[in-house]
Amino acid sequence: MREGAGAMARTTGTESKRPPGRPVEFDRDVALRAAMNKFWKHGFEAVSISDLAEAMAIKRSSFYNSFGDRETVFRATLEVYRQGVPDAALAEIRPGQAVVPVVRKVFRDICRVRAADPEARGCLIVNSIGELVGVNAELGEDIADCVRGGAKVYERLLRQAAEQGEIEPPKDLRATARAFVAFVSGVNTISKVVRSERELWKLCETFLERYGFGAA
Amino acid sequence: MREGAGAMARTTGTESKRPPGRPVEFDRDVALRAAMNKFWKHGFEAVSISDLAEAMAIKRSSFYNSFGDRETVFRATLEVYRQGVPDAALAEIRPGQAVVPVVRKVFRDICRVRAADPEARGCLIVNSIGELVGVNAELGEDIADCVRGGAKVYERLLRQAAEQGEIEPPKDLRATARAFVAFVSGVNTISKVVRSERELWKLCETFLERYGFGAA
DNA sequence: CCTATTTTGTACAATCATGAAGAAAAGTTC
DNA sequence: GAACTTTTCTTCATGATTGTACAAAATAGG
Repeated sequence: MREGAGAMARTTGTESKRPPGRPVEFDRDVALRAAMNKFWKHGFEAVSISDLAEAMAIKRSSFYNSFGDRETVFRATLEVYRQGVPDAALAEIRPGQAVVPVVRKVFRDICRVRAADPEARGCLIVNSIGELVGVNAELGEDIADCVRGGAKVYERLLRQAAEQGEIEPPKDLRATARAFVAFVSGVNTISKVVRSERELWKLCETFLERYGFGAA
Repeated sequence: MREGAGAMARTTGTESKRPPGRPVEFDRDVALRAAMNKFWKHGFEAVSISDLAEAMAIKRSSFYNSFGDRETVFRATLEVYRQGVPDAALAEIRPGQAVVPVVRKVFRDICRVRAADPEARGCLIVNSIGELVGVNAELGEDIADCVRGGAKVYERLLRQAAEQGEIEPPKDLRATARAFVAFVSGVNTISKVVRSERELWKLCETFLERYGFGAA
């Protein structure tokens, strides 16, 4: 089994020579991505450890050795997922930068990405709220943190947009931010039923306009 | 095992004497409700047939005999669930009747019911969209039909409200209706994280106001 | 009372998931 | 090359789930 570039990433500081012992043969990122796709399609509970190992193209023994349990992998896949999600752009908006165009673009990206998925898997995080929050204590809290984090981001952006004169200042900032989170969750959910990007976008536009995020 | 009022319900016409053979010992409605609660809490895939039979307080043999498989029970529990859902009131609105107050009440009921659930199970249908649509062909279509039906109801109500002068006529009726569906889905999802009825209601009010459904 | 019919209870075989244990393999360091 | 460390491969025992099969129980009709 030849293996070119092993996973060289270590959180510990500098260079980090290869550690002693037999080197890991699989690419951690590739494996995690495969696991993510499994969870994304079928949900956490529906994927057994055997399923996971098979999807990741490793033996169960390697799975136990490298990850330990399903929840650990799931948590890791969540990290991978979050980095690729369309909403991620929102957290990058800096003070002074226009908010409305970016939010509109994020909404459009969501519609595009969700409609483009031939398997109609929706959003892993939103799906996981439904499945895990309130059921699985640890994972549920992880997911809930994502939601609360999203609300914080929207709250900050709404404040910034209002200060910059892009929108009328909302009466209740926190509630409005949560309404955005709820709506985006809903769009991701509905995207499993409404499969057309244009139809999805039309529905988003009604929302954006009503909240002062209409087209310039 | 004494058993008082057996399930006398038969879709076949008139009286229907008791059929030949040993009578069923369990109450179908009670059993279905128990199954519904299992599915509601854990999701479809996470509930095994053994789990189901135990929750329904019947033997597996009775389960197979009376229902056949998990999907059949799930479909039946969906029916039970839909009859108790807060949104059901929307379909009862008649022409001439004021729309806005009923919609507002439904939203308030959703917030109340979802916050009052100590297990934070959210909405069975919304949870099932995430889990089943696009994965389980048959059940997924059933759930998708619920969503499409909901959109139809909102579309009709928006038209009626506009005609009755309660709201400004929306530019795109269908898209607006779908935005309502998306938002309500989102509220049900978010209700698993935001556990306060008042906070939920505040978030709904921003939405209702923006769409012309504000308080009189 | 006897037969027909249906539900219920129990038992069984097959499959699968799980976690652990140990041998073999592939490296590093000295 | 010997010792050490870690991963990979294989095997095993255990338990859960499933679907089926069949006897026992409960009721209706004659």
